[in-house]
Amino acid sequence: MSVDDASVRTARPAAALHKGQATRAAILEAALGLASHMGLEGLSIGALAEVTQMSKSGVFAHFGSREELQISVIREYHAKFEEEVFYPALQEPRGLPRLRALFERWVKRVSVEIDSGCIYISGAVEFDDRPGPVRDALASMVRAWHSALARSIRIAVEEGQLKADTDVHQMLFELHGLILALHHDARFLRLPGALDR
Amino acid sequence: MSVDDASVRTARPAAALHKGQATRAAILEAALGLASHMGLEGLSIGALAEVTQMSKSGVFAHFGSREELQISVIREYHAKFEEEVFYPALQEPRGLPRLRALFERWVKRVSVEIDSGCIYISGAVEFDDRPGPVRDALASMVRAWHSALARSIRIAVEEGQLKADTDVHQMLFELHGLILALHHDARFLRLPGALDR
DNA sequence: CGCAGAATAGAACGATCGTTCGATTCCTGG
DNA sequence: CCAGGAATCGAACGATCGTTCTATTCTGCG
Repeated sequence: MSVDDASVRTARPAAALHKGQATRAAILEAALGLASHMGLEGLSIGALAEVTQMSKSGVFAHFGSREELQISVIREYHAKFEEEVFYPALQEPRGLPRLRALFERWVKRVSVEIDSGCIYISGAVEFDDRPGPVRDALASMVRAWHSALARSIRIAVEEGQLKADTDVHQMLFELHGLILALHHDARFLRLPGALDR
Repeated sequence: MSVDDASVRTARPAAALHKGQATRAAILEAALGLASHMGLEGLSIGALAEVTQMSKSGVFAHFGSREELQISVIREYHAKFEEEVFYPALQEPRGLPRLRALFERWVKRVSVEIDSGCIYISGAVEFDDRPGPVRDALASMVRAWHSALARSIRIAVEEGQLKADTDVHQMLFELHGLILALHHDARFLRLPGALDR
């Protein structure tokens, strides 16, 4: 039953051989696209098998359970998000410039996602009433991102680039609100309003 | 197939008798509670039958299809929302006071909904990629609410209570963002932050 | 009171879901 | 190159889904 799936997840000694890893990555990518459109709850193994041209059980074997699949998708999304939004912004000097870069890349990502969906946002709504490991995984990654943003805001205040009486958490709250409203208007109402702030 | 469901929906001549109407209302209320927790997509006729102590087909007969049930739930939510947020605020003098009342009642509603969920928000995420009558119904009601808010903002500007160069849509956008962020933080992350703005 | 029509129940349908299991194919390290 | 384990398949399971029928119960009007 409870296979030692930790060993599956952790990187193998060196190369990525074993080909199982490769198809697993391919499945995960397809799952990411599927979950972006249908949500994490709408992600079904049957549909995933059809997309990847595999059998249901073939897909299933890579994750051991639907829950584990969902968590893997979240981790994959998180990694992509970090890679496209977080790390590039680290090149900017700390403080306000970096904060601006973070926010702008975030906006850009949501804009690109107009027709692919942000898993952080859809997942937050889907799992706000569904305790469990999936929700925990999602929440911890959203929290990590938020605290990274908060850190950047705090530095900008300390460097004097933002007013000294700035409430860090309030500002984070408002920035997050702008993103959520952008996502809502662009994706649900389909009206162009990407020219904000 | 396509029953004349319009006649079902439109109000009967006078009284609410016929008892079918009564159970229909009871089902709808239970459905509202269920959809608040599980989302409109998670709302199943079987679960609804269990809650209302009826047979699946008994529940089903009142709506003719799951889609019609979902739309009815949306309409019910919209009516309740209008009743609790919109109409009471009309007693305030037009302009800024009314706008404040609208926003405060909106915030209060979302706060109360911490453990019941806002269907406008969850529905927007669930149906942002799912065209069809359900999405249309939801979108039109969200749009109605937004235009009511925009109207109130515009009046406040005309009355000189808000700066003359206020961008009405930008302000609406930001207010909406605050609500969405509040909903996200309170409901998903479960951290208390209802002391905003 | 009785009867028509509304309201509800009950059983069954095909589809899809996640999951299990045994057999089969593929790949790879020795 | 060959044995052995990893990878994949195919079929089947029980559960649940929305929906459709037919039959039964209830209810309000004449």
